[in-house]
Amino acid sequence: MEKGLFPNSPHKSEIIEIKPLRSLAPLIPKPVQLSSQLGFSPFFPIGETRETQAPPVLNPAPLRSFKSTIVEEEHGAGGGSFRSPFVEEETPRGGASGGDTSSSMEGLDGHCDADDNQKRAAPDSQNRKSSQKKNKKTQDQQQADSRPSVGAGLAPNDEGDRESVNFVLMTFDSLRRRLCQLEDANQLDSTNAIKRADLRASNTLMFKGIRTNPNKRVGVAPGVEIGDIFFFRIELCLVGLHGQVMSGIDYINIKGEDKDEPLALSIVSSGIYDDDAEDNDILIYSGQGEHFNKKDKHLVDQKLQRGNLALDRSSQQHNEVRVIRGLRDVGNKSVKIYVYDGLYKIQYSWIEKVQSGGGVFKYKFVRLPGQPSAFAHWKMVQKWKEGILPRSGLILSDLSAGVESIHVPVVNDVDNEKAPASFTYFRSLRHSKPFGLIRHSNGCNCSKSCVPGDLNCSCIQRNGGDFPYTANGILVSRKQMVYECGPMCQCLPNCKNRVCQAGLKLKMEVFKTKDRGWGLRSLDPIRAGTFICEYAGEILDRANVSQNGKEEHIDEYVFDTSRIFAPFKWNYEPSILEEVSPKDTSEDYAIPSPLIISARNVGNVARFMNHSCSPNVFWQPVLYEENNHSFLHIAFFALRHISPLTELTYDYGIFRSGHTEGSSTPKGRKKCLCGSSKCRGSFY
DNA sequence: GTTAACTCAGTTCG
DNA sequence: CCGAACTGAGTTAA
Repeated sequence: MEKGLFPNSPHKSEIIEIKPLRSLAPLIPKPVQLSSQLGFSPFFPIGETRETQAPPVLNPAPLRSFKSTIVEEEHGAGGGSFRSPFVEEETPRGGASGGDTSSSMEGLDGHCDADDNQKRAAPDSQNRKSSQKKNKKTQDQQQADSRPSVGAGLAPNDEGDRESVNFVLMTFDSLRRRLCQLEDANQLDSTNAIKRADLRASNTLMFKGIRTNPNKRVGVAPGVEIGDIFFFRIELCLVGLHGQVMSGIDYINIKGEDKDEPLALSIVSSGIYDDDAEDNDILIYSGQGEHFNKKDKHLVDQKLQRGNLALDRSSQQHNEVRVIRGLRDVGNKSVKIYVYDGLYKIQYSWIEKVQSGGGVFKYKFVRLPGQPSAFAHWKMVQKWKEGILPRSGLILSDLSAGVESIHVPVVNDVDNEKAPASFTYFRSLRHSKPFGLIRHSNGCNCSKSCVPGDLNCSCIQRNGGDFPYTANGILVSRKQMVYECGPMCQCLPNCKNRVCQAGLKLKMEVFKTKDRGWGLRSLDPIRAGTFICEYAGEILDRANVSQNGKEEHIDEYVFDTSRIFAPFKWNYEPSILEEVSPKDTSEDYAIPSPLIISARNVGNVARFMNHSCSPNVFWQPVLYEENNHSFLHIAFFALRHISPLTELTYDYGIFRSGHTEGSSTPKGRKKCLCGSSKCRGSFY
């Protein structure tokens, strides 16, 4: 919509009609056939077979665990062409880029040794052991553990693509957030207590086969893009980027002349071993096994085994190794983030003697040229934040002029435009007249801060008993309406149920895009479900709007809840883990009466967010009370993890109007430049 | 069966 | 109120 353009900009006349807007593609593909996959009951008694409902799997899918992927390779016709026709049938990828998978295992993979893999694959004993382990395990997990590896039939995507990766990550995090929500509320009894929601969620997903790139492979993991960020090690496993839950080195065994040799596939550098390097394209990585012998008080020598051996072989073979950089953001050091930095090769290795006697393996990784920068970008942004490096193209240090608690810079690296058209910065909604539902409620009576699980809190009651946010302020699920505590509540302003009222928390900047006017992006990494901002502005009266119908077309800064928005799923499919799923999982918003906001004259950063048919931000209605009225707000949340400097976009939806169908070109329609494969071509 | 592995979340301590 | 240091629960693979 080019919201940031000057109203009189010549670009504004760029109204090009393309195709009918009816061809709305759902945002979330169907990379796995959930409905059919979940057709069987997940709650079978242990030991009972359930082949009756399972498809005739010739090439059994891994049920859980990363080791099972090796089993697949064993069946995979020598590794080179892991492409069972069955799997192909069972896992349509929504007609997306699917394409040819023949290059999935290039080069060295072809030498993969089936026998060796078989030796290491002992799923049954493993499972038995696991299920004996502890009674703390949930029913679901026990079933997963005891489940035989053949014939259960959830085929994962053997070859990932972008949609599958997004789907897997979205499903994972949605389930994880839900488990966190339950944990916060202590709604599970002690035997079912969730200590590690991330592991618990991933267990379920592995069990259901909701993952991509399950085969270990050299080189790229299809669908994972350089610069992608992750917040849990287990996420790397789910998308096939790095198959080790804890270990930093992932490898496979390759059949050699005499014996099998390991070969490194991917590494995670967490920086704790002091693997720093001046050049961002170089990484000095330390081998594993460094530890301090407390008895003798010296560092123990590392051994040339396991990951170290694999890295050693890779330094001779010079094969591609995926590198994931673990780092802590300068702004929020408590959060660890993993950045996929693309492919590297090991140039050489050596042994370094530490002063107290320990020998440490060192490997020099060099980044392959021609890849988009990821880690280097990070370093740059961090330096901007710390003030070490001046921000180029800065034209205004704070767009909000002090209204927000953090500065909102305006930058232009593209052309000479000095600033967006002037407007009044306002943090929230301005009402032209009293608006909203009158309630004679005084809000909740909680003393300090509302506590998840406290069903006496009237605000929690209105949310259906669930606290809408996790302890760190992340939205758990999309829902009809989020009810926040407000000024009328007795709880303190720092109550965890007041996420959308505190203004901006992320370091954002308004920037000039190449071809879409001004846009909005963040310097901070954003995890899925993070509150970004609300849509601030002046509330318009619907009657007024229809009177001045022409006005509405001209006003690019209108947010209208009565538009038609492409439905999409953000919450996980409840049947994935029925026992923890809330009753109402509807993502259809329940908006009492249409809300129309104009940010033309008055607004906040939200007015600069551009449209995309494949957005990374969505909106959610939020209600809270002020001055004895309930006021509806439009809050934006991150749809997925968003890397720094990525433009923030949401789906503008379609203007609801009788005369817009057919061949006539409605006024105000614009050519969409979102660049998504799902692009609808145009928007209002 | 045991243990290593560049985890994660929560608590304590300076 | 931080960051560091520590602890416990947790997983897979070897």
